[in-house]
Amino acid sequence: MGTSERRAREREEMRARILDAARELFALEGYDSVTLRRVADCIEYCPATIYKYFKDKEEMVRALVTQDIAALMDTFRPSMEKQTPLERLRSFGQAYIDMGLNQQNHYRLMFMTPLLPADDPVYAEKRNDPQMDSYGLFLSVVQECVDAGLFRPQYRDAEWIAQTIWAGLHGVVSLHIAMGDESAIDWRPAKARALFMHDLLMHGLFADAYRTEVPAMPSQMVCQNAA
Amino acid sequence: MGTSERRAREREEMRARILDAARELFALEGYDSVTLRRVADCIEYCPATIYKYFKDKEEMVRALVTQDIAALMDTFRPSMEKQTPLERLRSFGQAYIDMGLNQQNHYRLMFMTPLLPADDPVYAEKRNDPQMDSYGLFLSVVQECVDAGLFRPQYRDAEWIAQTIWAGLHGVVSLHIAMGDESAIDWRPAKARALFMHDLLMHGLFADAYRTEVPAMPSQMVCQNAA
DNA sequence: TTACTAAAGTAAACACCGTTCACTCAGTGA
DNA sequence: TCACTGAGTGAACGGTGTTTACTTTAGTAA
Repeated sequence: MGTSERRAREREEMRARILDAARELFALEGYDSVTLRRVADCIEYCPATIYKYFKDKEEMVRALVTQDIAALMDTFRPSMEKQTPLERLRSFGQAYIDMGLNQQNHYRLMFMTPLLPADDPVYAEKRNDPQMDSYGLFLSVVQECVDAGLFRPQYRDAEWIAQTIWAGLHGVVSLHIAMGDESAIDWRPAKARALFMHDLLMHGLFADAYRTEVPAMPSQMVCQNAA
Repeated sequence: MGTSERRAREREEMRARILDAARELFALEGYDSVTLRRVADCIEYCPATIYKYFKDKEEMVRALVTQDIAALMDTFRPSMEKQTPLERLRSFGQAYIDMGLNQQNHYRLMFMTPLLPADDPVYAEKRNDPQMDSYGLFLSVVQECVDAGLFRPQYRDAEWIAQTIWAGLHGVVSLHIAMGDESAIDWRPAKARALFMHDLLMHGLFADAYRTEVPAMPSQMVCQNAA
């Protein structure tokens, strides 16, 4: 008899319904609108019901973020179809920059908000699976580049390289999201800075054979602070 | 008669008392404990009183952050006493890394939380004053390095260079704060990565005459992902 | 069919939160 | 003396996450 399987499936569907409602609320009205009461309203249940499916709000949001990070895969899929590891690496970086700058609310929730680790059984199994895990996917691209001898011989730790490139791009994107409105700072355009960061890191990491010319610093707004 | 001056002074003292209480609460118990009611309790006033001094909570927190960013000056002062621009630049970066990794709560509030710009008259005048503004101070160090011919000839925009270095270090620090607990990622040590990022950016930005050997990727935990 | 049980779902409360409003009251200037 | 200004307040409002005791529902076993 498959009743217990059906129960588990229905329970999973209800969890999905809750998360979908929360995601839609977040997309439409921003993070502050994602309250348990409003989520409960959307799915036409009372707020307390959500506690039958998630320990607390933190766990619900964490499950949502975990899903969304996994869903980033779709953003990066086109990059994976490039021919060479180098092209995949470059395309990946550009896709990441565009994603971060174009979806700032989502980016902030996914990568700028400390949340306790979730132990969602549905997504735990997808960890370390390059097909589902964006970081794992990026890591595999970096590993391909290591294997292809793209990087300097002393740079062989793919984790280290991946984390460094990620941090560089994340730095530009997240600083722009958090401080881009700070008028006391004469910000240069964020996207151009992100691309410059990307090229500069590539240039520093690449082996001599693959290093191209020194990355350019777009000049149309240079020198206003030069002596 | 100096009564109006005294009134203004007393008003400023009260503002300071509110901010000090908020800062202590934040330092002792974290951001979530900084509620208007608890701040009011600390200074033994009723919550509504705070609204006589700040438009709302956002403005209060923003004033606190502005003060704390200005106070970062003290952290960076020793770096300013180094002899050469190059030494000042390197020391500044290291001080920033230590500050970010050692005071994660403060870092998160200051640089990872988007807040609307404050128009606090007391601190507005201190903007763009290198003596008070940490970013301005860093910018002036970068400008010294530009003037000293430290960077490649095509890199002359001090704002651009400063924002790139800042973003690189911020990327490592903020990613560690937000995602450092993510067990699905096999993180390399944050401080070593931050120093590596620093050296890698320096190496990429410096003119040939000042470029030293290729920055090392600490090896004690390398190769566990190599093929 | 019926009694039992485990889970789903809920109404109501609790303890907070930021914010507003009507109010008191002391100090000030005319 | 008197009107006025601004600091400070108590009480409320509408909101939040969360818990508790309760009802309802659905599946199981006799």
